[in-house]
Amino acid sequence: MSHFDRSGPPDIRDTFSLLVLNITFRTTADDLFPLFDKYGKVVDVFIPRDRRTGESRGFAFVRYKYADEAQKAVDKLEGRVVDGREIMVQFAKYGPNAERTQDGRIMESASKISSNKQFGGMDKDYRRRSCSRSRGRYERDGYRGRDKDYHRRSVSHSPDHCKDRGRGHDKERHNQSRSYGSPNSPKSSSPCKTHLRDESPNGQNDNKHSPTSKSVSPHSEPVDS
DNA sequence: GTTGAGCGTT
Repeated sequence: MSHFDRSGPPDIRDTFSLLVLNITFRTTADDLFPLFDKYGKVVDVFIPRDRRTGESRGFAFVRYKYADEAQKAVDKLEGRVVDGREIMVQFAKYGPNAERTQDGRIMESASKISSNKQFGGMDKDYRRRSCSRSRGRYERDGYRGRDKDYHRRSVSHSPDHCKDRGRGHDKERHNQSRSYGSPNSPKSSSPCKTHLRDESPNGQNDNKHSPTSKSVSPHSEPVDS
């Protein structure tokens, strides 16, 4: 019972999923399992990975068997430093089976234990930086080719206090060094002289397919014979 | 080799 990502959901009948956020990109399920298992019976630990690169996205799902243990783990592991990063443990709201009843409660998790008073005036005043500038590589690596319209998250909401945070100074594209191709031309003496191959020697491309060609119709002009 | 808001697979 070490590899969770190998088998799918074991049983989500009476299990509670905890969402672990702010974990390092190197943290794996095996690293979180012994950590969460110490506070309760962990049924399964799953970390959504990227389809393309296969790396963790930075958050994990810990499935507990009992809610009380899950709640305890949330209170204990919440704010715990893992791998040098403070993780955030909270009950998963959305999910594959996350059915929100009209009461506004999640029918899957946190619904049974929503009576806990710890969530009332919790001192978890995490601001989350409020700087959701970009999803990271999601918009610069490969997902940009997707047709899905990203909500953009209203970037123009208040990008004032979160504009110059990192990145240093962009300066300008110094050292662009746009030399002509490569500094060392292996074999091509002329940098541009590789085409000149197609084009029908007939002169015209293919006038036989051009319906507009009136000078090629074999029977278009009923000239006398 | 990177990034850092959020919500998941057989």
